[in-house]
Amino acid sequence: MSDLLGRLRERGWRLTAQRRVVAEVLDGDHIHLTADEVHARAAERLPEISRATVYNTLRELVHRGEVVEVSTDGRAKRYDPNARSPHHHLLCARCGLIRDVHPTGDPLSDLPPSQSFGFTVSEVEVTYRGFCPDCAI
Amino acid sequence: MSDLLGRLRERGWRLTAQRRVVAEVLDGDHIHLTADEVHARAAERLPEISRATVYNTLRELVHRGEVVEVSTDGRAKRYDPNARSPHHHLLCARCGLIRDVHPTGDPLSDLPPSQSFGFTVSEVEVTYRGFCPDCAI
DNA sequence: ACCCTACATTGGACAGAATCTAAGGCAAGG
DNA sequence: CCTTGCCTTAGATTCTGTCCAATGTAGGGT
Repeated sequence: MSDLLGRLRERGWRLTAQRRVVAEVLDGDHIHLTADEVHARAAERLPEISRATVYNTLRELVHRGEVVEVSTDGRAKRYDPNARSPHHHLLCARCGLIRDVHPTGDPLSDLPPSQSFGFTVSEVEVTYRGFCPDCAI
Repeated sequence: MSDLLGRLRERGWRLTAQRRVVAEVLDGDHIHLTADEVHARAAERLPEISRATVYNTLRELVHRGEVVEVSTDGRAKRYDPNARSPHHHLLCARCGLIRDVHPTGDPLSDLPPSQSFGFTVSEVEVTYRGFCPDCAI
């Protein structure tokens, strides 16, 4: 996610102040923010930015593979700027904290053809649920 | 999920006509229904049942571990009555269909201690995304 | 440097999912 | 069969996310 803006411009992405701010918010902390959290942080720098724009921009970034959408608990989707290196998630069931992990092995190989029921599988998402050190007590 | 009602009564669950119908709907087909689909099917037998009651009952069942909540991308959550045998899910990205799969291998073993960051991991959720035979075209 | 035009943004309305509320209903134990 | 406290109801409300027509603007062409 380092030179996101440069990569996007090369691919003919129209660079606007709003998009720049959204990209910078995502690039800032490597936290997994919800769309409204992204909007709130973007609005600190660009107060007139609208929610629709943030949603549109996030959808664009997901579509271009620069950001991964993570839906944890059926509540708001969260956006993971660390899309370059494939990874999975460690989720705290109490406080909602998400951490990236890089497990060994390939989960796709754990799905034998006899179990794919004619699906054309393109991605696998693995979520480890438990308690983070602070919540385990 | 066979003697669900008996198990619940033993644990002091107040048995009402509405709850009985919801449990029976879930027990019927082993499909993964959304809350509103459960409500629609329950209403066929008990027309005056309210949406809130279905939601409440499903939440109760999830909380008691009798049903698993599957949250797909921002769509409605689906409820999986097959909570007794551990399994994973095949999800169609277009129509939302969910199928149970029983992959080989243990995903938990793919998470080395060096990657668990102090979390006490209790469960793993694996979702294979792709297109079902009807949507692949 | 300026103008065009296609594309982006806005903000409010809208839609779907789920939860909350207050009033009334009823299961289960005594 | 009475009481108590949990359950149910209908509708309002919250929360996410999308859509729309009107307006603004980035960046290429001249």
